[in-house]
Amino acid sequence: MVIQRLNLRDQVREELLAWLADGRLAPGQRLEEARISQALGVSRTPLREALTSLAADGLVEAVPRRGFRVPRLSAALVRDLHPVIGSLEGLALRLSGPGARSLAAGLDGINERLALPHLSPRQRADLDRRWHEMLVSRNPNRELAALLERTRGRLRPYAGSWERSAAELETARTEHAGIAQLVGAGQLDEAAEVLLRHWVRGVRVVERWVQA
Amino acid sequence: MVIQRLNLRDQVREELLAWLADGRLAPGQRLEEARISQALGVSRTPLREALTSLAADGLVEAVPRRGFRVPRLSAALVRDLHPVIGSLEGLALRLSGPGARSLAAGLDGINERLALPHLSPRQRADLDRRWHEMLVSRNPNRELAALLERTRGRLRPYAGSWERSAAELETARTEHAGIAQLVGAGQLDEAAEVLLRHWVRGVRVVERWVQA
DNA sequence: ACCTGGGATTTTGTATACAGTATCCCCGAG
DNA sequence: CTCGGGGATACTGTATACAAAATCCCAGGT
Repeated sequence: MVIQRLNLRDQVREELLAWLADGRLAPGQRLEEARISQALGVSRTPLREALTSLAADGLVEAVPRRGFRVPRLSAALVRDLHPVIGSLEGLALRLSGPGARSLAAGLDGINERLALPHLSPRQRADLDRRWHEMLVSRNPNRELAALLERTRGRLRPYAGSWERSAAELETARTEHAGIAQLVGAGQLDEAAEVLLRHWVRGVRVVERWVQA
Repeated sequence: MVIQRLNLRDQVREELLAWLADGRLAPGQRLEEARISQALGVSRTPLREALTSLAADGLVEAVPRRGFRVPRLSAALVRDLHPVIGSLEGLALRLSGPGARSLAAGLDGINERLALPHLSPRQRADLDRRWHEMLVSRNPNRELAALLERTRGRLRPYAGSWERSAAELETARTEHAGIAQLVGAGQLDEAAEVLLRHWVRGVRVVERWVQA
């Protein structure tokens, strides 16, 4: 039997995360507490606590006397977060130990599917997310895993940037393949270094998409 | 004129952070909302929002139907967080650019003072914190800086571990000096690598202290 | 002495009430 | 037609109320 989570605060938080993920809450949007609490069938108290917790994670922002908003898209945020995530994923990879070598096959499998022609940007973003999740799946450091998930979550509003040119897609796939090869060879330090550069290079693509 | 921060939630959060820093809230302690809100002269609503926000940052923990507690000391947390902080500080250093070379003198200055004989553990912990803050002070990445500060804040309850032997203190100072020298020489990649090992080695000292 | 049980008390989680501020809308002046 | 002012309205931030669960305390039994 599953432990029932009694807390409305945490349930509301999960629901809002889903709303952020599927775009029901769009960047720049104002979060009217009365409307949302009615839609969820709870009072404003647990809703505000959930929003406070999301604000601490940077997923929404609190403006004094103006309530909560979904942060607007920001090229500066992408510029700052990409190297952070790259560095954390690199650490996770280096902590994975020799077992990481067996990941290479699965990584290549996902990377193949990224090339399928008929995929939507959202599907591509999802495959990319799964590729990176698999890359760090052998990391035993729980705090690092939690931090990575929370930090990567802040980039979810930028998933639309996977609407990219064939050339850009091919560049990403080539880099993925190179990293997977290093992982398969057990050269985790080198893989981590390439991974960091992969994330830093990705800044440009997302930046261009943010403009449009 | 300073912009007045109207939010009780944020003011309470700051106050609780101070209470955590100076030990008025000790690890394992239960946080009774009525008592604290009375002491602060506010109602439970903004207090609970502040606690919710601290819980999202890992500085307190929320147990369903049992309110909020200060997390107990945990060797596992130190084991996990040290490499994360080491990696993030390493990134911050590598992003600092050539201007980082001028930091070496200041770093050595703080490192000297760590050797003074009559310091309390808290004073030593404070000097160490300032050494690491100076090390990353040229980093232009705001998100990285914020993440570092929040993550390092989770280790504040372990500051007592600076009650350490002369030999352990000397080891830390030697490592500091080595890092400062690499920074002064502009070898930031190498400095970052040594820095990560410095943090990982520090796990042992804190672990021993946590047992006692 | 220690454990057990059950009722009184405290405490949390959630809903609701209320004051003060921001927002909106419309009207009049330029 | 555009801009600015002022009042009505809506919304946030905080306090308070209340139900349900956890904790405490003490009597009774082993």
